Amino acid sequence: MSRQAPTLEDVAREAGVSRATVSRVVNGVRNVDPAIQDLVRRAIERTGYAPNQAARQLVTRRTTTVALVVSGAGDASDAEQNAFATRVFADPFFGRVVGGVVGHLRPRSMHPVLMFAETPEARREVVAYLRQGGADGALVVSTHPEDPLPELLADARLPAVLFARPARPVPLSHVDLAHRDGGRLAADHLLARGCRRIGTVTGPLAVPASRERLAGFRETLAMHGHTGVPVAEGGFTVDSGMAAMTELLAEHPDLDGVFTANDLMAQGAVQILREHGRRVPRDVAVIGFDDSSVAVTCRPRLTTVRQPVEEMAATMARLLDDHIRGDRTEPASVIFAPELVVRDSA
Amino acid sequence: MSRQAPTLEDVAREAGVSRATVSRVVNGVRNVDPAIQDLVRRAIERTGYAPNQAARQLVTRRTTTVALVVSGAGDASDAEQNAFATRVFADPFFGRVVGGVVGHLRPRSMHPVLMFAETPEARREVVAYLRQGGADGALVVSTHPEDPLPELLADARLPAVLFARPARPVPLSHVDLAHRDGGRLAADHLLARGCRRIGTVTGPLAVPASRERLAGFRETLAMHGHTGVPVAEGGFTVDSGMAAMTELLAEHPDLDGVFTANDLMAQGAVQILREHGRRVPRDVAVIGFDDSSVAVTCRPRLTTVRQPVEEMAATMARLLDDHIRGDRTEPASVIFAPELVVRDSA
DNA sequence: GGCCTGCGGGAGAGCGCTCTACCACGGCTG
DNA sequence: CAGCCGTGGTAGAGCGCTCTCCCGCAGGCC
Repeated sequence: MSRQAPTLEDVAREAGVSRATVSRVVNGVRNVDPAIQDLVRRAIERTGYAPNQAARQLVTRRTTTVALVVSGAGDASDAEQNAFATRVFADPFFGRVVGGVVGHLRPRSMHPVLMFAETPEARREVVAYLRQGGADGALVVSTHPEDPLPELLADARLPAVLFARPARPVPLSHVDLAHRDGGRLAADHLLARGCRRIGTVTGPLAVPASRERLAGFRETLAMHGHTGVPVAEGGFTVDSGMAAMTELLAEHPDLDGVFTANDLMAQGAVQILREHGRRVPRDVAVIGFDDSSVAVTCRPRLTTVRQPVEEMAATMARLLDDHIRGDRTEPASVIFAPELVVRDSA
Repeated sequence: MSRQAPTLEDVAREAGVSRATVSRVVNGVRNVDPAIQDLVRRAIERTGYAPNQAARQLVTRRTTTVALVVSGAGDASDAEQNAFATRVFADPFFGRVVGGVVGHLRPRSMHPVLMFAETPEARREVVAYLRQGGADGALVVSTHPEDPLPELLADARLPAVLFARPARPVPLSHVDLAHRDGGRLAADHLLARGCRRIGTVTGPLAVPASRERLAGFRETLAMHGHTGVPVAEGGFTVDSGMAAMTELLAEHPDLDGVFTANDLMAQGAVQILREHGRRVPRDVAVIGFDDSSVAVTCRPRLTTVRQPVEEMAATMARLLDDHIRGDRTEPASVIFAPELVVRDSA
């Protein structure tokens, strides 16, 4: 920066008032004579004044940012860490999270700082960053159920909110979906369509959400006399969906309905089914989960169980806000309802 | 925060030295007696000291963050702005940008704060944020050639680096790809494969990159006697790729090779070709652009022109670093070479 | 022995803001 | 008319750090 930036002091001198008065009109606090307000505003205009965030933060002990951290449980090298970021955002799910978070933050002039915590080192850094006051709190999206970050955050008594209930209980607020209901919705739809030989591709079974979706799905099928449902475990990626579908098809070639635990795997499953000469949905009905962007761009467009990710993310941001401001001291848990979206694949 | 966080002062008292000495060992500056260093480090350990970023920023006039802004040229409402974020990240391209940027920033303990500038209001906010010292500079990825943000940034003399050359020249550094060479690569490959009736789906022709890819493509075909190449304009999305391919196919049903200006559109094109009974690559060869994650997950896997997005993004971050530190004062322009990646679609 | 040099450490002045006193003043009440 | 507010402004003390001076001291040189 060449010319020194103007300070409150400069504006005050220019307007012929005190520093405190300028501060008041900038922050819109207490009564200030409208005429003087105008005077000050004009002086700000003339000087091109921009309040110094660091100085403000120093005294208010509040930043204008929250950390948005995507964390795993790994022990990856730096190179892998780098790939982690790329991989994470290859799933449209995270884009929706970002959208929802920004939707809440922007109107409040707050901003997310993006952090990835796939290594122990990176996790320490996240905690350090928050402790140093780099951000007021953390929004955490774990990609792994054994992620140690939530506990670290809780131990350090840092404001944090999680996306999805952690595998081990942690005294932090979180938002989540009624996954079990989602599984039920999928089963109901497949049954209503007349499917009789139904299988499922689950997410990683270490993830609570995967288990719940499966449980709800099985439960409903069982109520209609379907037991021993074929199951293959996937990893929430297109590739893993293909592998799981291949496996399923090998053992149960007569399948006429499949529920996959997310849309990416549904996409993979459809591809495999096609390669094996099955028409979707005519021969085999496929139902996904999430209602992500791929659900509408792939062919056939996916029938899927919608997860209102944007709203969930926005709620996460709101909860964090509450914690930061001290409006909420006890951990809260907000559960959203899934919704069936019928398109072409089932 | 319940207990007051320990300050430099506290550590100094605990270690029996002065504030300055503690500051020196924390920042690893100047010579400090190893014995005293140890003393101080132990005191830090005991007190659980974490340096206050705001205070440091106030005096050093440097933050540990840069803004990573995705900007458009629109005049969208807030709701649309929200969707903008979601939409942007639906393209795997941005995930790669984030990955590359973080790859450079993380080892330097810096972090990107994510900003979206799709409205005039949002653009003003980005500029204000930087002027207030919220971040040291900006990495800008425009989704639109007429994006006014770069000029705003340049006018305010804020450090900024762009991804891709702007439509109108702006005195800012940028990274870019030799798009024309990319177009040539695609044409060469299609010709070598024996394609004779070749068409192309371009990106938005207002975007310089789209025009250059087209130019390189046409140029090479012309050199081999192919003129009057069928062209349909797309918008870099799957849907637009479908629409463009439909159009192309209607007028030129005998096409045996297609170059699409990104992988998303290639995916759409393949879908349409299939629906019209064409086998890919047997009947029609399709070649994409970017080498994004969809290139390997869709079927057939895409032959594509690789854009080293991660490296480009990392370089962008490095350039910004240079500008911020004052190591570089003149705008630089770093151009990367595209590379052909042959898979199954052509 | 006097002087210079270099090293290691301390003192203290800010950085630019917020916010809690505190004060001046005019109009009302008793 | 003394006293009491409410209103609208000022003064100034920090917030926690960095960094420039400055000083004491040991060692080398003449």
